[in-house]
Amino acid sequence: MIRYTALMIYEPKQCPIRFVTGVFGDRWSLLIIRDMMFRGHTRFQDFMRAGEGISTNILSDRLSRLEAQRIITRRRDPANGRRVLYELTGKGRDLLPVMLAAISWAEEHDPETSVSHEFAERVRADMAAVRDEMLDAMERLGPGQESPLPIDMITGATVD
Amino acid sequence: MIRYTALMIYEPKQCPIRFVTGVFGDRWSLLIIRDMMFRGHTRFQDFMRAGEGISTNILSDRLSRLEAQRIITRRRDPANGRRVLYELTGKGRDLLPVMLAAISWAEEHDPETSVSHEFAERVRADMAAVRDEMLDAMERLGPGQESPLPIDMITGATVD
DNA sequence: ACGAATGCTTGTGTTTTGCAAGCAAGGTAA
DNA sequence: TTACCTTGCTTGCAAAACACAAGCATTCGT
Repeated sequence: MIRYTALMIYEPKQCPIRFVTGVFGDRWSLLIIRDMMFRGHTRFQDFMRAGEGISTNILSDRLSRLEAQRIITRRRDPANGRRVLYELTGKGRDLLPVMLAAISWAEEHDPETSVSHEFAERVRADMAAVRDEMLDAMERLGPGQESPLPIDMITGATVD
Repeated sequence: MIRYTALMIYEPKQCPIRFVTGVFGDRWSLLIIRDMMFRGHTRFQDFMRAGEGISTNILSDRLSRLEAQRIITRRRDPANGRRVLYELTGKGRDLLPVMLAAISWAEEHDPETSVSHEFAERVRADMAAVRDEMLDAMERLGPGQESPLPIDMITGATVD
């Protein structure tokens, strides 16, 4: 029996669900991906200020893990050498359908959800269209930009 | 600022992604749901024998949390009073699209995945059809039955 | 009545995480 | 140049979560 350990990065011939729990089977990784995908976050301080209280050592560790898994990339900001830019890779952007399915589920079952019913219905009616629209917009805008969709209606984002 | 704590069950007016991390923002919850959804597991010992080494106290805790969140139900087996049957609720079954999206992503990005390319392509071409087919089959068969689809091709299940 | 099966709890030690402090390097301004 | 600020990250320590082994209550088969 292969022992399953925390945030295990890789196992051969593995179950897909075990694979995804290796990526975001913790409290923080999915929230970081959300911040990059929907809020356009690219910097360490962006994640720190996202309002959920992650500590610096854990954030640093999660960013390293996500980079090792090639879900995000890390590079110096050419315009400001003390800054580091974190950006989603294609593998990271490919998580969008998972996010959309999760958003739809939350809208159905969280009575206090911040997701608009209209958006959730659109996801359920034609997820592929919503996905393509968001991916196109991401590519046009480049990193560091908020999603063009009404993000507060999706994530209830209130960065404080 | 609302502090985000482990497996927090509920927050008002919350982000959908934070909502789902409250459900399976840990190592085990999603694997338990997988076992119920695809492998037909209904009993404590099923999960123990699933081959990933969860310990009894943690399994007990996770089953309690999932029950509190109304994702699973818990009842005595009428045919054998020392057994307890755990079953997915509608809310739990509604996680199937999230699972299918995750399976598709894993098939794309895990070189050692156990997911068949054909199944993943079908999910990507028409997820709603695959979802409906699986939900129909679950309803016909009732709990305690493996998914009618070739589960080993999906999950790489090898219960030892 | 007896022993085994089943779900679950209770210790005990290890691992992970939260929190505060501090650090190195790049920028800014005098 | 010098002092200071910003930024990403590390370190030390306390708290929480977890793994593991053992034990317990209930139920069933015999």
